Amino acid sequence: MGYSISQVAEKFDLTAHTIRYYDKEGLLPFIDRSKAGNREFSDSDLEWLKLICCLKNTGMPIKQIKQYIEWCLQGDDTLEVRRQMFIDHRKEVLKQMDDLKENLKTIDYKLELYDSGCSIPLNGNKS
Amino acid sequence: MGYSISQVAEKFDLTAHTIRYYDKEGLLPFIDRSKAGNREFSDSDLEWLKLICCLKNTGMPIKQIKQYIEWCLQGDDTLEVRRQMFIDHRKEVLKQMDDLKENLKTIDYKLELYDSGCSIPLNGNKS
DNA sequence: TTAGCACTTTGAGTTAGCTCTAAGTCAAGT
DNA sequence: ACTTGACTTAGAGCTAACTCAAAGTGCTAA
Repeated sequence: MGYSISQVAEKFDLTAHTIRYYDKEGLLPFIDRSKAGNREFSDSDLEWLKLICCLKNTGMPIKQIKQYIEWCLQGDDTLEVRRQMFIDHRKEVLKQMDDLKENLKTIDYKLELYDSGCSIPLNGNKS
Repeated sequence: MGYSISQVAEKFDLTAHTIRYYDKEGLLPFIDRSKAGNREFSDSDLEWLKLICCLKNTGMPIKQIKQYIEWCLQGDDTLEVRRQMFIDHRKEVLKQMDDLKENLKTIDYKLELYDSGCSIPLNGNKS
C-alpha cells in the first residue's frame, strides 16, 4: 500500500504542500503513484526523504539537493562526485557547529550580565 | 573619528548595503552621524553590531532583534523581559546544536557507505 | 575648480522557500 | 446517487533578507 502524502507529512513534520513542492523541484523523482494518481511512499522513499531533510536542515539549497538526486539517478559514474559532496557538506556542518558554539558563548555572557543584575551589559548607557 | 560604514562592513563581513538595511529596520538607532551626514560607528556600536550578528546568525528574525533593541532603549523596566528572551533563545541554540549533531550522524553514515565503496547506500537501487 | 570617491536616500527588484487558491478527480460510506 | 474528504495540478502570492539602481552630497587631492 505505502504511505499517503499526508501520512508522510505528519511523520516528517512537513506539510503536504511542501512535499509536493519538493517533488515539483525534482527532489522526489522516484515516488510511485496509485491508480488514482496519488503519491504512494515506500519505506525506501522515506529514507530518501529523511536524507533530503537532513541536507535541507543543514543549510543545503534545494537546487544542490536536486543536483545530488540527479547524480544518484545517473548511477555509479557519479559515485566519486557524490562522495566529495558529502565531504564538503560535512565540513560546512562542522563550521556551523563551531559558529553556534561561539555565538552561544556570547549569549551566555549576556545572560551572566542579566543574571548578575547588571543593567549596563554592553556599552555604558544603552543596553 | 569612529569607523565608516565600509570599514565596519569589512570588519563584520557584511556589505554596506546590509548595514544600511539593518539601520532602516531599526536595529541601529544609536549610530551617530558626521557633519556630512555619514554614519560614524564607535567601539560601543561595534559591540552592539556584534550582538546583533550573533542573534541573526543563530536564527533570530530581524523583527525580533528590533524588538530587543527597542526594549534596550526603554531602559531598566524591560530588564526581565530581555533576560527571558536570552534564556529562550539560548534554548533554541542548544536545540540547533542537537539537530546539527543528529544530522552529522546521518552524513557520517552516508560517508561511511561511500568510503566503503558500496554503491547502494540507501535503498537497493537508486542512491 | 574640477575630478574622483565614499557616502547619502528612496524605492524597486531579487531570491529562496514555501504557502495557498482554484478547479477538479477519485474512492469509500450512507 | 450523493456526499465527504483526501488527493491532484497549475499557477499565483507571500515573507524574509537582502541587493541594487538612480540621483544626489560633500570631502580631498591635483
